[in-house]
Amino acid sequence: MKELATVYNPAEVEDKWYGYWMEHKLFRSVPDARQPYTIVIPPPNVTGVLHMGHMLNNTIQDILVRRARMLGMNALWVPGTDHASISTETKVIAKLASEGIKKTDLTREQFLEHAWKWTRKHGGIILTQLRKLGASCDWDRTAFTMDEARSRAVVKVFCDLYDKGLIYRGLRMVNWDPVNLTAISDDEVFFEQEQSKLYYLRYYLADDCANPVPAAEGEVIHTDENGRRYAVVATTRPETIMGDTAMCINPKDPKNTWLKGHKVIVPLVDRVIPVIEDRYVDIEFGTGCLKVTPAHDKNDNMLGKKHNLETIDIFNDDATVAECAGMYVGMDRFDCRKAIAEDLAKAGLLEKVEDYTNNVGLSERTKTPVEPRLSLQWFVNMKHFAETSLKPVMDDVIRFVPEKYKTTYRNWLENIQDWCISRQLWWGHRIPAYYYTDPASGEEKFVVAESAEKALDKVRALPGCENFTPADLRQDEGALDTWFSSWLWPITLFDGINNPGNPEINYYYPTATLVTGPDIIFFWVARMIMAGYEYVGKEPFKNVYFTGIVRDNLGRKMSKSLGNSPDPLELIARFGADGVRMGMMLAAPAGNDIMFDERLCEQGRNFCNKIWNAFRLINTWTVDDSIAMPEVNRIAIEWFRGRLNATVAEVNDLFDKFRINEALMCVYRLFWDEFSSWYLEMVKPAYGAPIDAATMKATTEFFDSLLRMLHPFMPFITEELWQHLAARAEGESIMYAPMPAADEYDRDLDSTVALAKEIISGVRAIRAKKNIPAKEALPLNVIGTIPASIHPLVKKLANISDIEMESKKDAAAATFMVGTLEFNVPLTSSIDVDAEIARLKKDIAYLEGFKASIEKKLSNERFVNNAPAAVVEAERKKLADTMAKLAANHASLDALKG
RNA sequence: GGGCGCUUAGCUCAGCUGGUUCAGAGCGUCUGCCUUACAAGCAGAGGGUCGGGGGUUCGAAUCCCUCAGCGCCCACCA
Repeated sequence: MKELATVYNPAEVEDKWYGYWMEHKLFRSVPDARQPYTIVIPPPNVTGVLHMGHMLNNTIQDILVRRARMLGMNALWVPGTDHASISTETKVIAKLASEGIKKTDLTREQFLEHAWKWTRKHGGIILTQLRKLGASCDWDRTAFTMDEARSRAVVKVFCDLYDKGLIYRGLRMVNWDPVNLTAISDDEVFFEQEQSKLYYLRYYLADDCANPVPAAEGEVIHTDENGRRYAVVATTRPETIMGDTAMCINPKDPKNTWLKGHKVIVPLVDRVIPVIEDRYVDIEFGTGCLKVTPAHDKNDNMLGKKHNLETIDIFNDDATVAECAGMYVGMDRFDCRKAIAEDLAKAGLLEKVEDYTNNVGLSERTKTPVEPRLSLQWFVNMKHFAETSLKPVMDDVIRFVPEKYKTTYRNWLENIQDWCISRQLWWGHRIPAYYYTDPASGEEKFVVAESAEKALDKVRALPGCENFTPADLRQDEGALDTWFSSWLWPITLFDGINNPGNPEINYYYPTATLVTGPDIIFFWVARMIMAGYEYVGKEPFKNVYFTGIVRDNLGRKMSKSLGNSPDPLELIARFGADGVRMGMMLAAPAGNDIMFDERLCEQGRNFCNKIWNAFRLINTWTVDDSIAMPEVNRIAIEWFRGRLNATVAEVNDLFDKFRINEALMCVYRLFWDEFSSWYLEMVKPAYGAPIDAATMKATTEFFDSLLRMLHPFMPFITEELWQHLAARAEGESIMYAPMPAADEYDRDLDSTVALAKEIISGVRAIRAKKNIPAKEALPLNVIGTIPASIHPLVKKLANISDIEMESKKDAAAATFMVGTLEFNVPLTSSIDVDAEIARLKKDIAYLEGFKASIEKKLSNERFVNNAPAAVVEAERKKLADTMAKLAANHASLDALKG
């Protein structure tokens, strides 16, 4: 066999094997008789780059897929990217801006051309990065949420839901992003605390009289130096006063009863507006007077509807002041705020200004404060979907891991709002609604159809429209929310919308497990469940594994601005893909945030090296057919077979519970501690000496099993070493080697060897304490007996020359205990009698205390009567053992004292 | 404001349908070793009254109450 370097070099093997897997199409899956195991990738943004969150997420998916493959299932992992409507459009706009091009200067077609160019340039970078990680995706199936097949499905679904009455167009308060000039859904808004000001404005009574009624008890009436009365309104947004159409008080507010039935004058604007009453107003806030701007606030809009108020939209799309405001026209809303504040102050209409902390809704993409705004948008009626999608999750038809997200899911569904799906963007699926002017009424009307041709057919069928030409129809300029295509992802990947009931959708759907972050449980997970039941009649996945957020070792979220996010590819270059994968997994219990630390990758790399060197050791052995298997090896092999089986069972159980990090830790310990530190040391021949054939065979098989167990976690190194274990045909791979199954094993042998290990450790501890070199053989006396079968084992690993059982205590020996058994190691050099006596006394004192506590418990009648018999029995045994240990210690003490 | 969750060794976490796998794991730390697979290693050893207080119980890290601190989600008050 060839010489191997003492250090594993991942760079040399990773690309080689990925190429091999690709060349032999080993990730490819087509339907067959086997049970399917499907994972669809949460499609990353097409122009995104790999970050640590992707690393975690995709490592988990790869582990699950590779394991399923080795368990004999037909495993398929479908990759793809998301067009990420708003995010990509923002990037393209920024890129164009850097070239001095404004979006508004371009036609739709020109803009889309730029966007496609951008997509082709950056698109899919992330997918090539995933290959570095070892992702075993079926790349032939790579999909894009805006490719031909997906687009057709999206349009079809839109039309279908419209026909079912589940999509409608309506004038609603939406969150308007004044930078991207589009509506965004509630879920795309995040709130941030902001230091702002609370402005107190004077609203003079419009209908004040010369001799007002004196203030009643509790009333707060403001009067200026001329005796004119006014109300004070506290607002954070004085720039919206041009849109004020009422002032509102709480009918139960004693401070403001005097305002009832009056009209007030909007400061600066001089418009006269009514004072309305509504319980909605918080009496405690500010002065209890609320200015009502139905066009620019959700709650005000609600009040407006209730009280039939006029709605004045004072902002343009870009949040500059509109013509209809009559003043400050063209000014940006925040400049306007400053200007108005100054002008109010000058006019004596600004009572005071206070510092105030409030929450501002920001657009997730542009970080601009959203402008609540009335606008005509398209909505999906969510009540319908909420009904079908709650139960399966509650009943674990779809299993959430961790379970706590079931509650989150339910809360959302029970308070669900209609989903605003239209965006005033160009990059995305264009809304298939076509507008025309109704010849009879002259009103604008629309039809919804899968294509312009079909739309025209529909319109021509209408009275008076028979002679319409394509030019008479105008397609909606808007695009659909990105999630309106993602929610179909598990279906459209198998063409289940365009071609329902086809063999692929029937075979691969429902998929097995979705691996994603809890941050998109509403955006995506919930909606896929809805779409799944609506269009396939079945859940889209059996399990949802929610990963945590990747944080740095200080617990901070990784972000570009903090610069605390390592470059995944650079990590792979330094530690190897296997090392990084392991580093991710070591820290990642489901649902918990993971504290990422480079040292975990280092641990992963070290483990690779350990595996590598274990192989190197086996690789140096030469087989001599003529040697019989030593007794030690026979025990070692039987024992390790047991450990292996026990671990396989444990790992299976942990995977069932999605405790993947713990499964990895099990295999890690099996390999490092049990196999390398114990087993290999047990069977290792003397340097240069040959090994018997049977031991070599067993060891190779063990190593093979270990590689298989490790392969899902560490695909590269396992493939690299696996090729050395046995001759194989071109195209064969550990990827398809069956995962070891859990067999029964000899549990008695397991505990016998456990005893041997403790004895060995005991001797080693004495060596360490007494500074006796490992090379110096020592005798071992047992005060009692141990199974003869483990004598060779103890002799070999503890370097014991001779074991004497039923031995007498030796005062000049170092002693240790395993359970109730005492062992003496006679020493040639004299021991420190005083130190030994002190140690024994300390042990005795501890044991006496322990004994006393058990006796107390056992003398407690209520304990003996109430506790289960087994527990009482265990306590009795504990007492007996403690007494035995005490006796042994006392005997040792006596011997020492001579 | 509503909901969920967390607090166990220096760090990251497991244990939590009460009782010998109850005080655990990995990493780190300390001591001794360059012992012919591996110093990215080997052998050995420290280390926690399970956030505080109270209760239930024969018995509490585990169940209940309470206080303190931390985190997340939802709603959003002008």
